[in-house]
Amino acid sequence: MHLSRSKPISEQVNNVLRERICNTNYAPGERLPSESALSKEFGVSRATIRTVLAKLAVEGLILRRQGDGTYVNERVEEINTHLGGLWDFAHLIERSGFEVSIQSQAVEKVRASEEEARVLAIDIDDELILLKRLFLGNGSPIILAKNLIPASLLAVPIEKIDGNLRIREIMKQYFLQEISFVTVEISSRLAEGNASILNLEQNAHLLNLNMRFYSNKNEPLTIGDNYLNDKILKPRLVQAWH
Amino acid sequence: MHLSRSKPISEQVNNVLRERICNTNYAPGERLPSESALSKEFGVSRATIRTVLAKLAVEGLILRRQGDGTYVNERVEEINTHLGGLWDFAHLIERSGFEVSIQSQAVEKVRASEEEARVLAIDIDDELILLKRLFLGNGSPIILAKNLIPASLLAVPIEKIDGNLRIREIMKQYFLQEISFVTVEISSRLAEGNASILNLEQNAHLLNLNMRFYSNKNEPLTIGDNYLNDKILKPRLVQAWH
DNA sequence: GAGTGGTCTAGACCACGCT
DNA sequence: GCGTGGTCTAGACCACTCA
Repeated sequence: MHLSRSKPISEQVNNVLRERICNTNYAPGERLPSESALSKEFGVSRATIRTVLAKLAVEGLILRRQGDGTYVNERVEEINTHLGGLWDFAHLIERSGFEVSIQSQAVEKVRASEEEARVLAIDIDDELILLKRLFLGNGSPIILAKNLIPASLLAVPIEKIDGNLRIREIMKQYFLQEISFVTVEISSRLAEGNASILNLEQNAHLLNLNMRFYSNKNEPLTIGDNYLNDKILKPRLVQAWH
Repeated sequence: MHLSRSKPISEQVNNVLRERICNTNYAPGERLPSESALSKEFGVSRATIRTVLAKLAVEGLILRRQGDGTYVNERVEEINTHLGGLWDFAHLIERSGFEVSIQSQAVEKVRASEEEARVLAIDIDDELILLKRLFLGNGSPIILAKNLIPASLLAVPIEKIDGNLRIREIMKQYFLQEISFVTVEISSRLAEGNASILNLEQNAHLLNLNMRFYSNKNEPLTIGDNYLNDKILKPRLVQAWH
């Protein structure tokens, strides 16, 4: 292994170990080298190795047993996302075994409703950018994603926006904003107006993920209103303790 | 502050800081003392303080800005759970502003179906303990929780089981098992047979959380099949990056 | 008892924001 | 330039599991 100096060492080690697990270089159920062995291999301190392993552990990729060792979680295959990845729809669909594609349905200006203005800390009737995107798995529509972003944040002409990027990239490239945290409200909803585009009956029920993205200064950046056809894809996520 | 030697220092510091934030000793939006100030106050190393602050940051309680400082997240109030807390229903209901109570509906032995046997890695028709519990908020039923546990794990007479505990406690006390990680499948379902107990129409739709709990040796410990009336309570959770 | 992960320390240097 | 958080090191000791 040779590590570059440009990126944080821990990030590089993280990527290597993650790859080894996904490529079954470390097979499911197999024991990983000990922390001291890994720190020798990469030429880094044990503390650095430990911060990496800690991250992999909370994502459920590995299991750690004091006095015993570190093992690859045999059940990674069953899981299509983890708690940090629920908001990356392309990744979610891909991990569920589909070929993913994105259709940009609309990129246009609209006016803020009272509720939207409140959440985004702007005034009613202020301009918003509406992004309407359809995520497909093997050609079938699975997720309808609507994002609302205050037009005042826009840093490029609206025509330049490429709806095929993930929301973090869109916010960074076209709005020069870095997303720091998200809140997600999960509920069960009737399809209603969103039925036809998802090939569902009007009275079908589906999963609604209502997201709010914020900067690290607590400024609201965008609202996400997302409808997921959970007949086709059910998110299964993982959480580990300690 | 005086720290005892029995528990890990970082855990004690974690509890103190958490309390200060909840009691608004550190008010929403306010800046926390710097890492070095905190490490002096508690008499611990900066590294220890940092591991604690890192945990609070991923839960969204605090925001960290390099070159600036650490701030209490003003939006903690809006959030009723975080990623590590979705499976603690009593906590979820309480955080949503309700007075919580639990009704134990059934503690009995049943036989494993094919699907249940597969997930729990046992044989079809093997004995299972069924725990059926109803979580109420201000007296209204909100969550119907069914847990299935292999009877072979039972360490006490079945009559001794107290359904008012949270599942981690139940597994520890009556089955001598420590839960290490969970997977959760989230979907939208029709109420059907669960309608009446939750005071819903048969054709109402609600949130289903299908959970599987495992030990740190990857042994399946229990299946949780949970129905949540999301007309009354919608989980809103938070996730932060970095 | 040997080896594992878990906790903690005392330092160093860097990247960034503010003023 | 100063103070903040971000990264990393080298080493210590403890708690635990397994043979």
